[in-house]
Amino acid sequence: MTGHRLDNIDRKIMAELQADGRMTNVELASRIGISAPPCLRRVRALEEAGFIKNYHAFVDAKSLGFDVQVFVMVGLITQAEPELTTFVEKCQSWPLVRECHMLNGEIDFILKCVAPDLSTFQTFLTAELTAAPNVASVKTSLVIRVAKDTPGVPFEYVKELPESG
Amino acid sequence: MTGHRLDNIDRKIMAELQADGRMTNVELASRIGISAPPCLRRVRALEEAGFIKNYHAFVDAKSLGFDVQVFVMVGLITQAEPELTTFVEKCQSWPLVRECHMLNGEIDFILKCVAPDLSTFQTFLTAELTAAPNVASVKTSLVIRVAKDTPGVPFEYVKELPESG
DNA sequence: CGTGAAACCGTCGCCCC
DNA sequence: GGGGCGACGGTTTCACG
Repeated sequence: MTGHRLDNIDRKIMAELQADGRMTNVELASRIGISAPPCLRRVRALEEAGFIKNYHAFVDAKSLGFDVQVFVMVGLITQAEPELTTFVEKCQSWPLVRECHMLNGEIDFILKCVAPDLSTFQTFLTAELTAAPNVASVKTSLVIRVAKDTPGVPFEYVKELPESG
Repeated sequence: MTGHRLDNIDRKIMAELQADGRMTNVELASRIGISAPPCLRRVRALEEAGFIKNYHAFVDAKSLGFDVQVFVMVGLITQAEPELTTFVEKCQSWPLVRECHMLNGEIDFILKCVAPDLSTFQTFLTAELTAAPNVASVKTSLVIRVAKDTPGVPFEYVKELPESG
């Protein structure tokens, strides 16, 4: 997927589209400082190559009736690859689990779950997650307040390439 | 922000735009089953009302040179509101901190951090986070593998409204 | 909410560097 | 190789029924 190398223009495009994914191509091009056609060609190439994976609208969970957000720390009995894969596939099949990250240290996985209410989450927790094979320990932490939620990467840390001229 | 009530069409719009935020308005309208103008009016209204907060391109962190992703569990000395606010504002000022959630239970905050390399993260950890006022305990967990990363809410759990006719 | 019309945009071919 | 210019078709976005 990564045969290409990115130049500064590519990175600026991705920074802009991360900040506003619905920007029109002409506005994107004018912000970058090139004309529309090459800008669109680059965007398409970035999508094809997998550098841009998708575009998502960010919706307000509360307004849609999703009042419950929970982080779940999971420990497994064995961390051998087949068992890991089984657990990961389980997570992918649960719509309520939005993120699943494998970690180092004492806990093996952290899950971010979103549910419409506590009872839906508790049903999931007791009937699905804790009941899944190979799950040793489960610790949950309710989200009281979302203080910051900025998807993506910090483009502030991207170094400019030296001018090629 | 929520004076409006959402109907099924609004929810379908948000579900579609969460799945593909760059869909054209005509395609969106045809998927919903209405014509383009009222569809666009609804999208604009949802944006204005804050139900749709933003649109983001999902970029591949690895390709951009962000190899390090870390979950950080933070305990504070005091959880009084002024100290909480101070800590939250600190998090908002750190670009490396992408998410900051206040939790119940023994840990007070969980942060999701994204950094270009380990040394950048360690500098942040020692010079910024641990050095911040009111921070009592810091535990970090490196992300080994991202097994699932689905932003947004599970629209599978949204109940259809009864037909009004 | 739907129809029509006008302005804008995405997209392609070609030329240029 | 990549960027710019022009033109066509589709889309966005009005005003109106």
